[in-house]
Amino acid sequence: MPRPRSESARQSVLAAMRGALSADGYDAVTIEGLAAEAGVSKQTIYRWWPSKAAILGEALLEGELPGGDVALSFSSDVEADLRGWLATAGANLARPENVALVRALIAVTATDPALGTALNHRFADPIVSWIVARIARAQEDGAVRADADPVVVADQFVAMTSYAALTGRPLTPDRVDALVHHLMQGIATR
Amino acid sequence: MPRPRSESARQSVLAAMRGALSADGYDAVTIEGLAAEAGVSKQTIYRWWPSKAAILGEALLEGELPGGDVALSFSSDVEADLRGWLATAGANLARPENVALVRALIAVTATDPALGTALNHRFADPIVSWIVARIARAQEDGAVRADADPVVVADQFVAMTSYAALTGRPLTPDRVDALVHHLMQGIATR
Amino acid sequence: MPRPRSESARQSVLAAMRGALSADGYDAVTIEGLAAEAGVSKQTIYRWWPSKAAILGEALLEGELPGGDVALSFSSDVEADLRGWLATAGANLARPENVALVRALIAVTATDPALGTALNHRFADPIVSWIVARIARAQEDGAVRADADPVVVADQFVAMTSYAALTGRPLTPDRVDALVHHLMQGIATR
Amino acid sequence: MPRPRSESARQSVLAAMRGALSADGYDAVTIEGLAAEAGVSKQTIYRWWPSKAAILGEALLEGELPGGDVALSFSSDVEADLRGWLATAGANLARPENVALVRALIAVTATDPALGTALNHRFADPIVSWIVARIARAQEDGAVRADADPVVVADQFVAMTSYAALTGRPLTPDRVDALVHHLMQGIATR
DNA sequence: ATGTAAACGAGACGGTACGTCAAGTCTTCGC
DNA sequence: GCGAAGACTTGACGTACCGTCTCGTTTACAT
Repeated sequence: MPRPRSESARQSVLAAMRGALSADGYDAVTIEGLAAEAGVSKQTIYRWWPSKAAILGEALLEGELPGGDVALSFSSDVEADLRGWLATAGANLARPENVALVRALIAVTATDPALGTALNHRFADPIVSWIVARIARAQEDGAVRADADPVVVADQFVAMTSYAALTGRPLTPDRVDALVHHLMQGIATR
Repeated sequence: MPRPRSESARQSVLAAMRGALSADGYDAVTIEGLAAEAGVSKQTIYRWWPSKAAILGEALLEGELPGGDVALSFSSDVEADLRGWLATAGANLARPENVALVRALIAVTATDPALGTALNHRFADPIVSWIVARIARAQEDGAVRADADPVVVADQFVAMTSYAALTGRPLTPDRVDALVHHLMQGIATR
Repeated sequence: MPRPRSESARQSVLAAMRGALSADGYDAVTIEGLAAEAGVSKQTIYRWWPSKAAILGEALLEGELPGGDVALSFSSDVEADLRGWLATAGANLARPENVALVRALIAVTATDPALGTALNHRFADPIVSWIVARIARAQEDGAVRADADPVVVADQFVAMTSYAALTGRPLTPDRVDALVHHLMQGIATR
Repeated sequence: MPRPRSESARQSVLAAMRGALSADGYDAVTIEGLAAEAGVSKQTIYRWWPSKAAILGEALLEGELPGGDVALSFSSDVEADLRGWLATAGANLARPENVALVRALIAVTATDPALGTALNHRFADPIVSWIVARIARAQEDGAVRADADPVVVADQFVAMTSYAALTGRPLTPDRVDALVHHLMQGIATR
């Protein structure tokens, strides 16, 4: 019968976290700053989240993850499709808001492995699914060898994306072409 | 005529950093703790290093980087050599002291991109060199296609290694086999 | 037909205050603790009392005040009667439950003069009345000079009692004897 | 060999305490407020004082205690001298700054008996000494009976003063006259 | 051998943020 | 409409480190 949790307070905090993240970076985010920015008291934050990382986690899960919005349709050319995906992901990751998000994600992972792993799954799983599905289709079409393991290939894509984000080295069209070409060559029929 | 910088103080601090790193993780390291542990005054630390990250940097540069000691000789089988390298690197990264080091490296990178990038180069460059050299030799031997770009392949190896370290997913022999096989298939002659 | 104020809630709160007082001291008493201890909600307390001091006040007014239960009968010897009263009061004040009560009383007085003064009157008035009556009787008997002001003497008794309670210095039989003897000498006939 | 404690910081804190005391009362004094008012960091306060009460103690010990400045010279009339002292003490205690000080003193005593007792001694001892000395002189002069105990009388003065301060009832000339007259009558020769 | 100037330990200082506690107010629901 | 439960804002608590600033003391080198 008590008063129910305030949804608006919750949203304000998550929004403040997203804002602070791109403004200052994860390390510089402060619970007190969040509270002030969100117009919420510190106590309300501590009542619902055990740590800064937990807020980040919820903010990421709630929001749109960069790369997660892979709604690209399948064309008849696997390599072109994957090239398209990697180029899009690379462009997304280069956008400032997302740079901050991914850096934060990496920072928590290096700091709180358990939460980090969970978030990384949330980030990587849809990507892997899409790539695996695309390659499976290519196997049906006969463009990719039947004995290739789609998951191994998908992992490479995710690893490349993550490493590019970490080091900040941009995925230029040239690199995208070379990478995808190399990875596909390993599984193409003939 | 002034008194010269104390090398022993410097070494104590770097050792304290390495110790604290594996004991508590980078985030939990404090300058005061370092000073106490090293038996050195805070001021001495601030006199010589501008930040915690800088100490980490020097500690990493001074110490043995895991994976950097790849002095494997070339056999006649490229794929076996690369499999050997990746297996060794994976085993190294799984050792506790090194987990802490790599996590710290990732944490600084996500926090201080400039320093992080420099350190990442120190970490990645020898690996890339070795892999590029091995593949170049394989091209001479005719085992790898002449038009393949060794750097692209080397990048994949580094990215995979880094991503495995970040997520903590171990590089099991099975995965190593599958990965190397796939990556080599893309460049093997016919 | 509103629900009437719950007398049992009221009693629980006052009892909790008395309990907490002797257990932890006035300063350490908290409204939340009181509410929890009394099995009552905070709001219920705030609905009926404006402050912690007010609850203390009601608890004191409701309960037995130490020293207030002076129902000693008059003997033929004024000095012996007063000695008896002061000894009893001193003994009462030394009992642990009462130490807490008196300390609390003094603390509110120093903090909330208005309430404190009211409570002090509740505490002092019966004492003053009794002493004044006893001395008046002695004046009728001719044991005390007619021109002495009984109120001035009564004030001394109360002041001594209060000061002893404040400083915690016990009223030993020796001190009681000396004090009463001195005070009576000032008003005894010749 | 470190930097020595800053005397100016110490003084600022004590001054801030004295100021806040008369402005708001002891209970309302806040360590943070003190720090802000004194232009000192909270940590500096916590480094040197374990509690608010300890600061009050030092502030009281350092400053002039009301009533402690009894430098009245002895005339040939004991009663007049004591009347003079009590009147002066009463007037002092009625001054606003001192009301706050004494209330604070009483509040700590009721809260932290050990410290309170120590402070009360600092407050009462010089008074007792002076009164005892004056009465001893009167005994030499033959104005006070040789078998009277000066300490018992001095205690009465202190108790009266303290009780008057606690209850806030002013020591008017009338009351002073009556009290001193009564107390002296008990020990005057004849 | 003696001056001297920087390095060093120690740690005080003004700060910022932490995570906790209680105060007093507000909101919901059951009786 | 009273009362429980408890979410909310507010503001102080005491702690941990930050980076800066004196302090004396030590020590290598240049006279």
